[in-house]
Amino acid sequence: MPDGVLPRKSVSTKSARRRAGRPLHALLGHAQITSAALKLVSKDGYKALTMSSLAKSLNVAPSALYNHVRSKQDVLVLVEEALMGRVDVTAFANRPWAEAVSVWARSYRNVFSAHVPLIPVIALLPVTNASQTLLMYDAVTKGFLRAGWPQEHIIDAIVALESFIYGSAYDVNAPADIFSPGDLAGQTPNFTAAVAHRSNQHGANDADAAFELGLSALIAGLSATIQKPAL
Amino acid sequence: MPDGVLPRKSVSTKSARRRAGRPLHALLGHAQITSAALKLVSKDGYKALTMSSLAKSLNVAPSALYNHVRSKQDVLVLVEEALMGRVDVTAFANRPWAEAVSVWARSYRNVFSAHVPLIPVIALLPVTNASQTLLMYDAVTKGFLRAGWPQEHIIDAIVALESFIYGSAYDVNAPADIFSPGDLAGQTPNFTAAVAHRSNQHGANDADAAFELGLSALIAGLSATIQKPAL
DNA sequence: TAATCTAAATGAACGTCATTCATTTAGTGA
DNA sequence: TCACTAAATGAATGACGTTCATTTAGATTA
Repeated sequence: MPDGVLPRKSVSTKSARRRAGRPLHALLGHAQITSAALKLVSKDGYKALTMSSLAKSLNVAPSALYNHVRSKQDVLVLVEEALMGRVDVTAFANRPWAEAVSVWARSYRNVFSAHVPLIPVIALLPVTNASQTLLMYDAVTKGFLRAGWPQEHIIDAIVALESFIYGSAYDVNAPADIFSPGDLAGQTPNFTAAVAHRSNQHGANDADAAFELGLSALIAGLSATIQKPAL
Repeated sequence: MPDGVLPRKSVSTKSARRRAGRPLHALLGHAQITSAALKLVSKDGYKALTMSSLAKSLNVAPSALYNHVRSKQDVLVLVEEALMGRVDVTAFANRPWAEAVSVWARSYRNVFSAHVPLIPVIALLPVTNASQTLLMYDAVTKGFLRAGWPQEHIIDAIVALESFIYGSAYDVNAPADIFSPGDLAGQTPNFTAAVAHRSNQHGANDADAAFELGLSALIAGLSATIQKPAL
């Protein structure tokens, strides 16, 4: 062993340079990537979720990720699936329909209000082979069937509820002064007055009030629109 | 005039090189930028709307745009404003409340279903000094007031409706097979059956059916939730 | 056992994009 | 007349997603 002062393989505490080539045990997998992505997003938001930062947090070169996902979109899909598993569908098993929908919708909005950049992904991507997503939809459908809903309208009702939930998730992130009219207040007196009235009630941008109002309206309306004629 | 064969200032049909420096008359303005951006988006979608392509379509260097907008986000706001002016609020002037809301909501969804990348912009940006947007909100608010709605609930109702509209705009762009369960059909029998039932009814992904169902439910529910107690 | 194939890593490179900056020219106000 | 501002060019920058050649390790096959 000639002139060996610098150890080639160090077991040092800090990020020992890994040499090229397949490592002895795999460093990456869907689970690791998903978990690291979620941690990044939780700490610094979606702006911080880049392939580089993701790789760095996994102590790996960016290109290594592409052995496990085809694109960044794939990473987002992994995260989406993980989050879908957190949506509470338990109420559909044993609670009355209206209450179950309430619990589910609130949970759904709560989960994704911190993940609005995923909404385009969820809304536009086929659910094919997305197990958590499919399990959620199946539980919801089962709850609708249990409540006596006609099968041919269930998907439309779920889609309508989901549309409202997605929109409401955006709303949670709106700034408090989103409806402040500025210099044009004088030209929009009706709106300006209504905004002022609302500000007096709750703080300023109470997304929750609008969500609860819309949710109960949707539930009541759906119930009346579909179930009544079936009686 | 020595050896002048190549004209310095050509009036040729094709893109005569403009030399540096302020031109005799301004080439750009908010109106030109907005119109060019809308044309680009209409032809090739939002993926094609880059600062470079926008500049090229205006026959200008990309950096010239920054004399008129601070960022690409500013361009999106200009486009949003232009589109808000296309939303039909006329029904609030002379039609019954429920019908007016229907007309407005359909128009709103129709306008933005071809512009879903703007939804995060609309949903998260203050309306301050956005005249078209404010005029729309004012007309809607006026319609609610005319129908006897209590002022303190109007904004919440509008926000709830908008949330549904935004979500529904995404839905329009979902692929036809978005609910195809793939290999996991066996594990989600309730959902799979409901999806199959729906496919038999309308074509496949009929976003319109879900929208109409949700819209009438929301309108009925809002009307009952708010107006009834006031009687 | 040797040869071959595939999996999983590195690191260099690329192309696209939004944005900034120095520079140039034209109008405007003191 | 002089300074200032407006509006253009063109070069440069820094992210970011992605690809590719290369390296190494394990798995399969002859």
